[in-house]
Amino acid sequence: MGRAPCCSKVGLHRGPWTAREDALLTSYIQNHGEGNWRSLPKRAVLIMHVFMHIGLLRCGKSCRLRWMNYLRPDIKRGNIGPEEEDLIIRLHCLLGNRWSLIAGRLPGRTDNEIKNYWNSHLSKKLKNQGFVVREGTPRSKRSVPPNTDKKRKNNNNNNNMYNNSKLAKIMQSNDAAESTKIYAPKPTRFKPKWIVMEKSESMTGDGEKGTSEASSGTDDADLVSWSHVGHVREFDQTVGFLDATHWDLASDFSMQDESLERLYNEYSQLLQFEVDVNQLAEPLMQ
DNA sequence: AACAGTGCCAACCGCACTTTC
DNA sequence: AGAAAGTGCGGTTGGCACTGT
Repeated sequence: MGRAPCCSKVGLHRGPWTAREDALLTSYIQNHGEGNWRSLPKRAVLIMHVFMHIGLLRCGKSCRLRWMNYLRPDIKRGNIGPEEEDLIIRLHCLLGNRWSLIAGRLPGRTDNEIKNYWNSHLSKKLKNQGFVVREGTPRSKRSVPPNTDKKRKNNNNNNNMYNNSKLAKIMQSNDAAESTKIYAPKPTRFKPKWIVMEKSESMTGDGEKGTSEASSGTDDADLVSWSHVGHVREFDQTVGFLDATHWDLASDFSMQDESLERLYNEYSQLLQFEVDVNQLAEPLMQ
């Protein structure tokens, strides 16, 4: 299939995200949950335009990335500690550059963060300590496209970046890795609690804040439990954007999905589905 | 103070995989 | 079954901040 055109090709925004865009994306995801990244900007621009006269002119990919790497409320801020560092090294030895898998074993850390930390700190640190860290081949230097199923299917076998016996000692507990097939567990997929929360519960304003207690329900076993309200307040403090006025506006988004859906449909009809997002957003983006 | 070099990290790119129809 | 659409991932880049000269 052909690749979907990205931001630059359809006049969408690129580059650093503004606090306004963050707020839009956060509000939208709080009401709709993750997923449908492609349709998100289009829906968000319509809905937000009605309420706040601003729009989210980002491609779905960009939205997903921003959410996953920055806005997600379970993301742990701050420096990577020694224990985490040690874990990253061990996991990297096992898994290679499979950052998402590594991130899956480090709660609150993103693959991008770990990747950056590895490239900027750990690889140098290990080199300085005498470890031989085999670099991945830069894409531009590959004579053959990195094709094919082998690229990922053989990752477990080929991505062990260490050929140093010293490190092998450290990894002695994982010695079996060579002979034993490693079944890397899939990283726990984040699922915001508000998806399963009742409206009254989610917007009382007294919800528990930032805790990560696991739900006891079978279906919710993998949910990361934290307060939607608490998150918005944290977000408020973080970006300094949602003042009292915006807070009220944000509360508007607590309406049920059906209402939003109806509003979206009505607004789409008004626009006769000929939505020029640039035109919509033009007065809003200065 | 001004400039250059370096490091860090958010964001983008393009490919592969998965899901949907 | 296969094409299209959607999603996830790893590699890479660009810009900002910091440091040194």
